[in-house]
Amino acid sequence: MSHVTLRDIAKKADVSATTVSRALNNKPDVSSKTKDKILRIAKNLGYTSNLLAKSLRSRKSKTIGVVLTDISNPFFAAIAKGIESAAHKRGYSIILCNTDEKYEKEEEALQVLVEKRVDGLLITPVQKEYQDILRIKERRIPLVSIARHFDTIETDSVVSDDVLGGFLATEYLIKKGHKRILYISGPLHVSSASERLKGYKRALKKYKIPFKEKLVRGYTAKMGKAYTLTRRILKEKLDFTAIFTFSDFLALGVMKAIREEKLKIPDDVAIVGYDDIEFASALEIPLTTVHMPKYRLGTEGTNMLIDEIEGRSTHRKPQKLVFKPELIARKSA
Amino acid sequence: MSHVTLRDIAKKADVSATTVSRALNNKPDVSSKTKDKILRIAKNLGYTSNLLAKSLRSRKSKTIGVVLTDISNPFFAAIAKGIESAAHKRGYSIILCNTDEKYEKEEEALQVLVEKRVDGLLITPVQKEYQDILRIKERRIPLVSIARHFDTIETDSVVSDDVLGGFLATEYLIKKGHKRILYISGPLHVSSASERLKGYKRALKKYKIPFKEKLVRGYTAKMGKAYTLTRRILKEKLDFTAIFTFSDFLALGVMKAIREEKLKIPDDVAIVGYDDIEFASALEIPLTTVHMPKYRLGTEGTNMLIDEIEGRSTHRKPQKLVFKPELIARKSA
DNA sequence: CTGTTAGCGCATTCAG
DNA sequence: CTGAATGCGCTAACAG
Repeated sequence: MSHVTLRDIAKKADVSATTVSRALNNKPDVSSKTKDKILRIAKNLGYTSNLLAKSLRSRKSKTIGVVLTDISNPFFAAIAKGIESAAHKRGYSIILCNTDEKYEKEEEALQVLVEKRVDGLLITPVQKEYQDILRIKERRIPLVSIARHFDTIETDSVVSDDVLGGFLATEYLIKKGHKRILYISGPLHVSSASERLKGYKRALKKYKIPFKEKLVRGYTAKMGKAYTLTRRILKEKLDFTAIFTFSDFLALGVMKAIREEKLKIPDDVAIVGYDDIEFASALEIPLTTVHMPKYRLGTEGTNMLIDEIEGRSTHRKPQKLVFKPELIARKSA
Repeated sequence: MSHVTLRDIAKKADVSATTVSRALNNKPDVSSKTKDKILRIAKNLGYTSNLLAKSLRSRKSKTIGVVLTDISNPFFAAIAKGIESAAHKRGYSIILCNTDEKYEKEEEALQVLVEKRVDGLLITPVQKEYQDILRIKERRIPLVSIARHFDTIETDSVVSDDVLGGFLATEYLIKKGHKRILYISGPLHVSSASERLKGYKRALKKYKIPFKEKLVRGYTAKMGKAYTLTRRILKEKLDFTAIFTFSDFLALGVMKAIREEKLKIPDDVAIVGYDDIEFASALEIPLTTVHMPKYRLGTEGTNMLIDEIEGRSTHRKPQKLVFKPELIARKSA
């Protein structure tokens, strides 16, 4: 017999399964004598409650689904850590899924998570489409969008003000005397990327620098792609003196390409990243960047979600939490 | 009514729940006519199968528990990505837990995972104690240890040859002319750390360099601690010309401290890391390191585990997979 | 080809 | 204070 059940204990203790259940769950209406007896026997038998059965019965799985685009990216890894920690503190486990920035994978992940009856969902949506999200909403499964948000549909969300962040980064470079600033963007269907671009444009406008289409490139989230792209751009002799990258992760690839061309940072090319990942400060040339409270994005998102799940929040409207980003000036610009 | 059940479909289709179950699971013995009808109704109603019920019935949760020490560490993040990918391919979800290198957390995580009836476990054990692992073995729950292994108890494992890796790193430095090599170690109860130390000693011995106790320091897995430790060591005027670090992650902290003292890498101090994390090659001074097939550690470990779960492997003895590490020579040494 | 019965392990009625 | 009955949603065994 692999797993001990309430019945097994009940038999040994010569009581009903109901009583065992009560004793094990610290419910009232059990004499301390029988309770002690039951607890002792449960321990001897090595009883472990079956949460599948419990969940089926209670309609609560104490599990939340976490859908991220890439855990090996330190930005998401930090968020994941915050999520795990907050979830654990409140007694929840997390099922983690990677989407690789692909909508079909997101769709599939959500499907399985619903089948596994997670109590709620935390997601950095791919945003190429969002019907899968709508389906979740229809089912009234609590969902919190992290680090990204939708314009067209309403969901709870925990984000940072990316327009402001893009503005701060660009303004910083402008104040350092740069006028031709290259923006290596993330994919534009991702809200954080498009909003940082908006902030970039806004800063240019404020300082009366004309916006140039050709100074926006990339549309990727991958470090390797940022590297090859930068190499190509450097060959093109594109005219710029500074680069603002969508993320520190991309900045790493960009810096590598620049170094290979023997250009000096920040003298030949100034660089401002985004996210303030742990390594940003450990680099040979510490990276000037926009700080994102990654860990807190994770913890706050999780708490918002669990409040929703447990009905503490009876908000009719979607909850929104928006952090204010800050520029961290270091050596790269 | 929140969730549609087999019964709901059965009523609408005017058949029994069993027939619906058969139709939905592509079992034989259903006329294609009723099957079509059932499928159509299921779709209309937006049916989503309840995996909790299915799991309770089948005693298979199609979920594996993953216990890592720190997902925000890029080494583990890469492993996690490999695990998620392989698990997904074979139809499993992963519940992720962080232990923060604390035994109590590991114990707690395993407890919950057993309660949630995961089909198997993937773990980078803390190794301060291992009674919790023994308990899992007693219950005959498949378990694969990743990147670390036990000497005293038998478990399936997927690791890299850390003695060899430590040897290669040290030998490389010796061949570069270094004789006073500092080893910034991980916690010694962790097999990878103690084995790399063993490799370090073995290399010294081979080249007839006396081992000096005071040249082994650290015993930490945290970048911040490696940084402060290195600062202290530099003040001590300890006599060394090269550093071998337990991980690239630690090396980042070490390099930061060295840079602050205006020492040149590799001229003043040569550095060899371990793991070959993605950033190692993107650094200003690309890091010489020992390559670990992190992603594959994750995928192979997962496949080994699932083979075990599904009874494909009928091995009586624990399975062991050992990768051969390779030294990647770059600029830091 | 289809339906009935039964039970996975648990906790909530409702009676005593 | 305790127990019997019931059902969460699903499927395997058995009967027709």
